[in-house]
Amino acid sequence: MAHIPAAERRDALVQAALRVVAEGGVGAATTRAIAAEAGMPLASFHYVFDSRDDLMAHLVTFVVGQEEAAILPEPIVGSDLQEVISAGLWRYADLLRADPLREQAMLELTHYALRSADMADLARRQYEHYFSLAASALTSAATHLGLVWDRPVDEVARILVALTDGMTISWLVDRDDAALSDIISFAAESVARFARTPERAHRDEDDVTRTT
Amino acid sequence: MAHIPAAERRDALVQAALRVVAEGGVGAATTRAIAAEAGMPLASFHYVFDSRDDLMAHLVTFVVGQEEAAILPEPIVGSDLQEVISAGLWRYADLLRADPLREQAMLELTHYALRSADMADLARRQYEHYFSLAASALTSAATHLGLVWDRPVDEVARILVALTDGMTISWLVDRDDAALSDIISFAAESVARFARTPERAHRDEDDVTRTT
DNA sequence: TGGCGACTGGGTCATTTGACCCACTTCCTG
DNA sequence: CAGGAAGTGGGTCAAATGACCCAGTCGCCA
Repeated sequence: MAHIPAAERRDALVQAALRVVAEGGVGAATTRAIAAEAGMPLASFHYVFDSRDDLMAHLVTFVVGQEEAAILPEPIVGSDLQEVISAGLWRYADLLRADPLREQAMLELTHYALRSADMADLARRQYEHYFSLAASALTSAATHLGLVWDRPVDEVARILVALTDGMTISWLVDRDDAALSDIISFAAESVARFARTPERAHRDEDDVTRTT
Repeated sequence: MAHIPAAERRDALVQAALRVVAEGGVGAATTRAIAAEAGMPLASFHYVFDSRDDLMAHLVTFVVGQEEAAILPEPIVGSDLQEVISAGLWRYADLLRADPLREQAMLELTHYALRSADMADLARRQYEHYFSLAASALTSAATHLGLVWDRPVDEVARILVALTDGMTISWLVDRDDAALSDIISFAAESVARFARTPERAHRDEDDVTRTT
């Protein structure tokens, strides 16, 4: 392990930390375990990071970027908004099923960040990031299909993120693929109801309760 | 601290543990911290519990019961299903806002349980509990209003739980009450759509796409 | 190409932590 | 009311952990 630039070690350590957290949870992410996972001596850790918390803060920042990279390149498929949303959620679901521990680690890191005053802001930014990601996806989907959103797109985005978190936890707990499918169907159908064609916008606003 | 029956100490320690987890997260729940919170010597801890994990397992079981006690006595209010669901979710939301750290602790405990092979089953049971809780609430609400569920009530219950988890995380991160309100409205409206009056069941199934 | 600063890695150190021991006290039962 | 079981609490121990040191090595730039 001869003379690797500090910047590279930073990255290597952060990625090793993510693997360790995924494998054994935040509690298992000791400085030694992380350094060992990265295959470098403990001293390199403290040469590059001030402390364990310093590394954890960088880790949270890192995973946000990862999430973005994995979700964003989302080609719009399907001619129906419900289909488009469903496809997007399935893309995430596949990611979740391919590497459950990684997504679990993500959630745990959010909780971890919320605990310390410094990092709480980091968690907030993490979710603002998710919201804006969802918002831009929803906007482009609607635009693509010539639709407009009934409610502010930020509001819809937030709901979509909440649905995603909920289905993630649910699936992590019991790994029930059928239930996952149900939730995705529900989410796609329910969220799609918030979009209309501009011409007849707000016409049949609430047709279920219409009694005339 | 003179001669208290072991059973009482068990309860006291479990409750102290919950306070410690709520305050500082699972990582802060050391045997010493818990014993100190309960105001008893460390030895009492090991007299009553085999190990820290033993206590944690009991803690998870305990919080499930707590959740049930807090949510179940839910009088049905409102003449509209959407209203009833909304009221139920607001009851939970008020609980969340009254003691955010407690709900955060709950989520963290779920993640913690999922990490160990023994406790993973405990987490599963915890969620099955939530599901059946939601299912019975949904069933009695529908019965009360003379409605029937379009989809299996277990499926709807699961979706409701996922929505609850999602909105919990979302609110814990940014404490945005307006957003919480939005999500509850969405959830109530969307979930209520799954119920119909038995007579005209399935009639206006998908009126949004109806073009005639 | 020589030197200096960046980087390495084997160790150390004080704390914290889970586990547990054992002599002592208290309460209940027979 | 005597005796033993149940309960108490001060103390100990080994292991793990975060932090860090420093002598030595490496590579880049003047």
